[in-house]
Amino acid sequence: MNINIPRGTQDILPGEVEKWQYIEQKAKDICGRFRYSEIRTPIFEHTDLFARGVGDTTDIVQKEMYTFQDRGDRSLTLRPEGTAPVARSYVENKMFGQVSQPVKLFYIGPMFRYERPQAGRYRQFVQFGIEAMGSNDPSIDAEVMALAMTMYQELGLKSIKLVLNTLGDLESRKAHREALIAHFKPRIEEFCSDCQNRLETNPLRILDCKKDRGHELMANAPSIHDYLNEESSAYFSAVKESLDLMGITYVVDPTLVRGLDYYNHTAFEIMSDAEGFGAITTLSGGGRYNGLVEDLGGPATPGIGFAMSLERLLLALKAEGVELPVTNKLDCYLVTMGEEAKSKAPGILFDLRKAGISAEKDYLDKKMKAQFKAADRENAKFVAVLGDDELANEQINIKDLSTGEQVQVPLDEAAQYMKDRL
RNA sequence: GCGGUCGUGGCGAAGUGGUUAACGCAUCGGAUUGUGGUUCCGACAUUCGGGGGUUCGAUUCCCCUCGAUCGCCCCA
Repeated sequence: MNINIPRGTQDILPGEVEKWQYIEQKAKDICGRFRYSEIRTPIFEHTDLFARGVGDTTDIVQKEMYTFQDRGDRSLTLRPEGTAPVARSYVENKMFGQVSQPVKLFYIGPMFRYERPQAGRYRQFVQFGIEAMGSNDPSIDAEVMALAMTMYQELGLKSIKLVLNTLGDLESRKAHREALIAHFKPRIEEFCSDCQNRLETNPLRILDCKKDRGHELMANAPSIHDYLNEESSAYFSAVKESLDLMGITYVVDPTLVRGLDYYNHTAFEIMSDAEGFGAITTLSGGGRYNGLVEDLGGPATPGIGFAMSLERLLLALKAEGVELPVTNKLDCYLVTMGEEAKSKAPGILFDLRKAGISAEKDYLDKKMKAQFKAADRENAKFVAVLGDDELANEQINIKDLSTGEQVQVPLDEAAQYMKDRL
């Protein structure tokens, strides 16, 4: 019997969870400003959705999916990414018929991939992502990247860079693909076994191979930029222009390839430069997927989006030493002395809480001194002391822990006294 | 799927083939019996991830296993 936490998953405990809440709130705030609305799709989908949407030849589908049969003998899969489900929902809910296009959506939630965990990689991880569907305007590509960069910048990250590329449209990709195959095929035996497989499945990825990076054929390999048709080229230029207008800096990397089949035209990643960051430097990735909605049975609909890992975001914040402004303030710790005061504590505490004050007391029958220590440890602004003397006069002592000042106020005015001074 | 490193109290962390397993933090109690953050004193691992082996004797050596962690592949 194994009842331990499964490999590659984590508990997020108090002390850490506040950071998550802060980040999630920031994401929602930014999405509000950029006019993206939240969508919540199921954690699992039919396996076919990912096989078709993400692509049969991708690593995700070939070896990383959490797939299971349910009692009705359906093959289901815990979602490995968010775009295919959103596209599915777009089709199923006929969002293509909505008055306001493009449809701009965001999501935050857990994704699942069966991989060996390492720094910045988990089997269950949380992605925040957006999708804009129904527009083929280059400015929305730029908007998506701008939103992602805004997220990092407003959280305080400095060492990040936007890496941009275009994969071209179908025609350009096809021409480039043929050129790549022609380029590598004669000497493919000199490459690693992965690359030999990639030659037929996805020759683009050979360019990305770290093992064969030094091979002489790499240096003069055909670049997508030489095979872009006029339309693709113009589109890429327009995207860059939009970014320039927004003052967003980027570097173009012709070898940047996305791992999923559905991408075309714009592809980008945001990476961390921070010292002490792990081997994985990609914070987020995204791109345009003009064929996806149609592949899933909807009308031809252009789309673009990105997703970021919150785990990697947290890692980057840590690597850069950024402290998020998270607080968990305790307004008042109620200290009691004696049995009678102790017996009155629940009512007084509840009254404080109803009055809008965060209040806590001892539940372990601690001595007064230990109660004060607890108040200190929890960083209480005030300590309210209730003993026999106060009880006799319907009073309570309010002590400000930072100044040491203490005043006695009528019991029924205690809440207001503290509220006025918080 | 493959490779490196590691696994000692709530946490961090020494340690050695030999019988009392350092120390620090945290916690609890006391000095200070109605007032905290400092200081001082005291308490806190029949046990060194689990199983097996070598040995008179293993936390220390060997094997297996589980787990963590980092890296490869690939990605978020």
